Amino acid sequence: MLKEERQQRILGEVELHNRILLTDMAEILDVSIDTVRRDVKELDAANKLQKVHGGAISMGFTTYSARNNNIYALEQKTIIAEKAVTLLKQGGVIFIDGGTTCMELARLIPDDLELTCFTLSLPVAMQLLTKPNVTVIFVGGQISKEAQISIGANAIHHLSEIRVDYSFIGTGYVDALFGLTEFDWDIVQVKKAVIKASKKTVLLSISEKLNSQHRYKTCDISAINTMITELDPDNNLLNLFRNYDIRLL
Amino acid sequence: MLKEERQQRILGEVELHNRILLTDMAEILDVSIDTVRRDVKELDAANKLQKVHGGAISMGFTTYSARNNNIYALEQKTIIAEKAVTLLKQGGVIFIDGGTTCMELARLIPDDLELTCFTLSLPVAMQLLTKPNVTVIFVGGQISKEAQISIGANAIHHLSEIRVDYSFIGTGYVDALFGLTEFDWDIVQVKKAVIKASKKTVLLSISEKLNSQHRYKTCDISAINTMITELDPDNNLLNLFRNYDIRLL
DNA sequence: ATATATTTTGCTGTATTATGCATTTTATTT
DNA sequence: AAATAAAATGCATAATACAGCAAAATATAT
Repeated sequence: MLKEERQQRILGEVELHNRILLTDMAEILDVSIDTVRRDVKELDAANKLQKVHGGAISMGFTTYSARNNNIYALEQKTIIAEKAVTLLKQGGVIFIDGGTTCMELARLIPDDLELTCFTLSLPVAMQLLTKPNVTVIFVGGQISKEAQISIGANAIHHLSEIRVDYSFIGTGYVDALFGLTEFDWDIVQVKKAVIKASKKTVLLSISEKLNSQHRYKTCDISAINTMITELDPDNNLLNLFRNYDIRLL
Repeated sequence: MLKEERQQRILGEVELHNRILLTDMAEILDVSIDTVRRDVKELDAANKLQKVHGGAISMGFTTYSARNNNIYALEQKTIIAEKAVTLLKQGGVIFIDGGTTCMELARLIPDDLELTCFTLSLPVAMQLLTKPNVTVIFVGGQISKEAQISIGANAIHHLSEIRVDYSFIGTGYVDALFGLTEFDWDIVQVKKAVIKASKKTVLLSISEKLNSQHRYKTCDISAINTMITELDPDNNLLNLFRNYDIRLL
């Protein structure tokens, strides 16, 4: 048996039972306790579990499962998501877009908040399933391999049949003058449909994307009700956006 | 034997069993262990697999590890999935159900196979996204927290609008006399809709589920065209099913 | 076709890694 | 404090990795 394989099984047991004893694992895996000890030590060093006297305990559920730890600018995106969470209301009906920033928002939804969430994004939907009081409704359609979201006529048609209080969307590029733009035409089409299906639209974007543009246009800045960046709302970088009827957060 | 061919076989073994030992591969391929080692080294450099001491593990193994360890009767399910893969035809339009057995099927779809796959299952959809030549279409709806699949009127309605060549479904319980049954009423409703949307229905079930039943009925055995278990088709345990016009695999 | 590079492969000896055992040190319990 | 359990340490053994080399296979040039 390969070392990695063994360590995976140890991890699996830990995830399953929340705790293990080294002696048990040694017997299950049919290796010496020293080997198990060394494995657990490595896994602990890799933050996959927590080593304790005589065994190991799970780190908790969310740590390793769906969340990649190589998200670009995660710090900023977490700040944005935290601000976005404050807009959520008990019993609300919202839409959450795909992308890593929206993923953070989905992750940070409090356990006690009751919501109905629509989404086009497979990862976001998976994340939302961990929230006990969130009803998840996936807007079906053909799935884009890169973006992992529903695209195409079908998805757009389904969106035309719903109307949510708030939609939280990301964008590839945003500019005060040119509005929201994308690299991908299909994505633009569904984003348009999302905005149309929302009473209010909230844009989540890291400041790095400000004043950038691309080929296809999703909407004007004026179509956005609230824009959230990781910056302080008074920051000068946001000045260009103050000409519009848009709330900065 | 060509180097390329050999590397493909190594990769195939890794995909299938999640791990290989260099010594095993050397024997299987009838080359020296050094050659295998060098091949694996190249494949590792190309990010096709992960080389470890004594062998190699598949890329998905570590990252998406929730799958591997906690799946009950994985070996049997892999056998079933391998049989199911043989039914797939280039350019086919199929439906893949949720559940761990169907997940295995999704995982084992060859990279070069062109398919259009419908599914209700979020994990299956995620898995299918890794297949370069598979078009994934997700049938939207409210997502069941436990089963992680679309349920409800919406999903059923969408299913009524499609017709696939083959559907591959799992079931909670199966009995020659009572047919396919489930614990959950909502699940039964979508399963019915799936069967109605398929020209041919293939049931994937480990033999352990044979001759078991529960509260709600999905369909009679006669509604199934092919049943795949991990057993040999001639196995006596399948005798009761021979009274029906059903292909055993 | 022949001769010449280039690549691939297997073999050798040496370095590295993994594992289990014995012993000492440290932590936990009574 | 004594008894016990677990962890750390050092070491021996076996398996594996690696570098270098030569033979074989393949490709390329003349």
